[in-house]
Amino acid sequence: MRYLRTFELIEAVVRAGSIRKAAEDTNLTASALNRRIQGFEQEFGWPIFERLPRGMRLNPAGELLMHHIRLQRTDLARVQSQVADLSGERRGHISIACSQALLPYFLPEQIAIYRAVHPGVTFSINVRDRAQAERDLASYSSDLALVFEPVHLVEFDVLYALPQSVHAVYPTGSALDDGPVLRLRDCLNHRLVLPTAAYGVRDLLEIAATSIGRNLTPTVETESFDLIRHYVTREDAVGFQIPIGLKPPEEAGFGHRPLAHQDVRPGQLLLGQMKGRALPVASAKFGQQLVAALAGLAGQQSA
Amino acid sequence: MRYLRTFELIEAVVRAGSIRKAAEDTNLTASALNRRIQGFEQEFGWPIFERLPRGMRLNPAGELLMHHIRLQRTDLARVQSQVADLSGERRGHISIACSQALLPYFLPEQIAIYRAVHPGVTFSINVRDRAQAERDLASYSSDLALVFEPVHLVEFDVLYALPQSVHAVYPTGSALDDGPVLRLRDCLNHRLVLPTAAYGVRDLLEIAATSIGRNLTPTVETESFDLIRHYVTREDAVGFQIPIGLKPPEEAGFGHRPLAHQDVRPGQLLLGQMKGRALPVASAKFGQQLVAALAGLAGQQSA
DNA sequence: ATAATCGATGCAAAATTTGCAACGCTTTGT
DNA sequence: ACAAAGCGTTGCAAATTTTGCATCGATTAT
Repeated sequence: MRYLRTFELIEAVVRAGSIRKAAEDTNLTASALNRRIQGFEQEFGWPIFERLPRGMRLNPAGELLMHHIRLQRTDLARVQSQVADLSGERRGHISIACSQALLPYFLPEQIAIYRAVHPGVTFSINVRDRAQAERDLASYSSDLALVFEPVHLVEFDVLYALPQSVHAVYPTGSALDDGPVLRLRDCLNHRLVLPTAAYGVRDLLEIAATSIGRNLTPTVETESFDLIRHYVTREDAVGFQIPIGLKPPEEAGFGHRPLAHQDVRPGQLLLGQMKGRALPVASAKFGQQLVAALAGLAGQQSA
Repeated sequence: MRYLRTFELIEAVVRAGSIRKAAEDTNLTASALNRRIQGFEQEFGWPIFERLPRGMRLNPAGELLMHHIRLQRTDLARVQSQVADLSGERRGHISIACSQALLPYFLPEQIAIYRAVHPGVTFSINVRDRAQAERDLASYSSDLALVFEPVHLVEFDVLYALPQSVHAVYPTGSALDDGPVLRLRDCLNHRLVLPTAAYGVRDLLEIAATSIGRNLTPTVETESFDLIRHYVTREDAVGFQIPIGLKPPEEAGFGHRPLAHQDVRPGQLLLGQMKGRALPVASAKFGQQLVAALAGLAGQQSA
């Protein structure tokens, strides 16, 4: 888009941090780029960059403008996607920010289902912790977010909320598999493999532990839910996950069951989008599919 | 804004209906304008105009694009207004779509109050019936709408709702001034001066009349609330208004009082904006002021 | 039939954008 | 203390893009 060139150049300067570096990235001369920035600032009415000895940084006005630029870009993409839709060609690109738990089973299946009907659509799957996922939405770099226990929820439009109990994960045949329900205090007598504080599961566990006067002292702390799953079978430890990322115990190769709700309150897996934003056709339809799929899971859980 | 030129030209063609007429309006040659349109369509990926023998008309893709253009324009204005705000200069322009009843007292007072603090801000007051006011919001040609009993309420974000009883308006000393409450059936025995069907007051009266098995047969039907007020004193007729557009009877030069609520249900005067839209700073602040003022009126009514 | 109006196009003139070289300034490294 | 390197900025000529003019082909109105 030729008329968006100035915006592209501004973004390049923001990314590069200086006109000269941005000039290389954009195959322009520093002087030409400089004059476009100056020209824009004059038209806009205010400077949008601070001139520092080491380069350029956005000033507050520039930050506001960047929001506008991002909105304008994604809204144009939305229009083009809608136009493509009414021309009969369902094309487009869907970007999702999601928690790790969705990666092994849920999202691959959903994407396959969608692409079977609309092969022209491509996907970006960005693995983000819950705070990052919300930032992704706000900066328009993801269309949808599927996260467990989001933090802020400002500028977050909830499309669907699925309750998820925290499950303990342990080796097959562990003593934790016995008894009518699994209590948190029993888990705490084992070696603990926990996700870091950025994750909702850890949050729920910390709250639960504090309320029974215990501390969480993990043997292994990791950002990888995959590592948690695999480690527990090596050293007879106990890890924690949400069930959407787990096969049934009989297929999984290790045991898992929900923690008693009176000990650890179930969290919510939320599907959401940027508040007030009109999504491109493809993303909106995929969002609807996800809502239906999550509602299906909710039905299974209660049954 | 230089980079918005293409959009301006597209809008000019839409308005003029042909490239040649639009070329005159924009001080360009038909050929230059033609090529800019063609160039844009090529970049955009699809034609946005239908070429008719008599000129150009937007096709569906073009309609979608026009929405984007309008959004983009008003969002840029919002950013500039916010930037002006953080530079200390409170400037800007506020456009309001409103019912006639707000014109005589309420809006002039509110505007005067606002401009006493922010003299740099200018206003557009567009008198619209309730359907038109909502269209104004949707097309971004008004920032705020203040309307009695809006029709659709899709894409309408309610900022405040003030209940307003329908008042009957009659000459001083009329028999309607007697009795503890004013019943609709008493009014219907007089000559009626009614607003047209486009207005909420008429709507409420029609519903009320039907439910007591009567018909409304107006002597005078008009779009002007001003005419209603003045006519009733000439021919001992009865008109209907909402109180926000009326002075107290002792100052007004004619009588008025609310109709009994069991006869005519009170309507709502709604202050609203386009759903999901971020308003320019000036409009947002004025909106807040209106909310406070309306809340003050609500306090008086209940007192 | 004829005139009028529409959008489209080839080509040269006008306007804008770009690249090159150089300047003044601050920070960094020796 | 000094040189080197990095930064944004500016004058001027070359390159690119945009515009105006004349004209074509097609359709509608008189």
